Amino acid sequence: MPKQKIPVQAIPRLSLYYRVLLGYKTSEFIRSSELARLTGFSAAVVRRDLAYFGQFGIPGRGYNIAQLKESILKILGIDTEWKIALVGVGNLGSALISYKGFTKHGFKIVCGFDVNPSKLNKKKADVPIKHMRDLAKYVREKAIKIAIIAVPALNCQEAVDKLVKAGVRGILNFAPFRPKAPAGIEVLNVDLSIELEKLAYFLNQAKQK
Amino acid sequence: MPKQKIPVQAIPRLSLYYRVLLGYKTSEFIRSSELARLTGFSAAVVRRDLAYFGQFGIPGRGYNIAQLKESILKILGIDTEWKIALVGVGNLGSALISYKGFTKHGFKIVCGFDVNPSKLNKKKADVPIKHMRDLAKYVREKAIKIAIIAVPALNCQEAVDKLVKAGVRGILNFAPFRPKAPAGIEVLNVDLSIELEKLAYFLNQAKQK
DNA sequence: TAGATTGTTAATCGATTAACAATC
DNA sequence: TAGATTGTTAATCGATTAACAATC
Repeated sequence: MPKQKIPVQAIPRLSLYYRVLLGYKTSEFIRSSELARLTGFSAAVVRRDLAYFGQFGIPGRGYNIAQLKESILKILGIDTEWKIALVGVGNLGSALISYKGFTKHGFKIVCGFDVNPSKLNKKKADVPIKHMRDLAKYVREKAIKIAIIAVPALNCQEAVDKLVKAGVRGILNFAPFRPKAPAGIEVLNVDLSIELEKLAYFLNQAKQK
Repeated sequence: MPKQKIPVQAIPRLSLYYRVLLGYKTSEFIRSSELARLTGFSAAVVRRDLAYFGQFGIPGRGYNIAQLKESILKILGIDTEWKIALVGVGNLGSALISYKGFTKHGFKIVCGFDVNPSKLNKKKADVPIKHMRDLAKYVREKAIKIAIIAVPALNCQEAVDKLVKAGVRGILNFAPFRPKAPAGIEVLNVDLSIELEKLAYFLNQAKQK
């Protein structure tokens, strides 16, 4: 198997194909051109992306919807539920705990961590909130591999260090700070100020024309 | 001026350079290698990015920090305050209203919009909440150009349509849906489930080795 | 001037696109 | 079989990297 290298951009596209497929209950097959139309990518990209992972299609027909759904589910690794630890139960953290969208995609925030005494030992949307000092034990015991960080920039690196030490391998970071992490740990940064600055740049350019 | 094309990836990098520069009060000059070290990019990328916009550096010395800060500020268009309309004042929307980080970067949510009667005509963190039917008038009057969408997927396209009609040109969309928008309107999607699915894929791959 | 670092050019790398042979 | 669409190859496009002449 000469397994070629898969461009990282293909992965979120797979997620979007999957989302489209979820909307199909009835019809048997879907063509790459249809998936392309509904996601905004080109049909060639769709076929290329799927071909990285196997031969899912039937020439002349398209892709069996149920089968493709199942395949993408497995490729993305969302065929089982992922337990998530949330670090930082402030405004954003609280909103994320209550967010229903995660559950639908097989992700479950099982515990929040904070240091603010007013938040501790309560439950938010049925999720327990514990002190940061209990993080290592809890995360290790429950074998949690994914975490979300929603703390201020200053506390971000510390949170990453603790999580990694406790066995977390993937981190979704909302703090406006780029933490360092050892090789083999995936950190995805969602940086709201930077997104807004992209918009500002774009509008600024448009204005100058 | 043969103004070459600027890769979009350069823009968020500029934001990060700017963030690093904010940390410098004292020293006069900073080298590309230093900016590179602190942001994790290569020195060549740093120089390339800056060179797209002008000759900011002095060979043998580096970049004047105060000057470079000022220049990036203008390039990104964050030298003035941007007013932002927020559509959807649920959990996430409320968290965004209270988020201090935006103000620090020159962005200000000036009004929230919702249809839920229990939220209307109140203030959250000093921001008024109005009914969606008042959006067009308000946005047009205040000449708001940027909006944040934090509504369910089903209401996303409608929100985009209304915003664009009212004169909004840049949209940060948190709904798990890719809305269509006319050319010339910039829509940035922050899709939390997709980010988590990227992590799931990554961990799934790592496991298989 | 000697030393250092920028700005830019050419080479490399990687992803997307276009085209079409293979296949149902 | 004829028609349709996949999977894959080659060509194109775009961004990054490496190297170095220009310049303070």
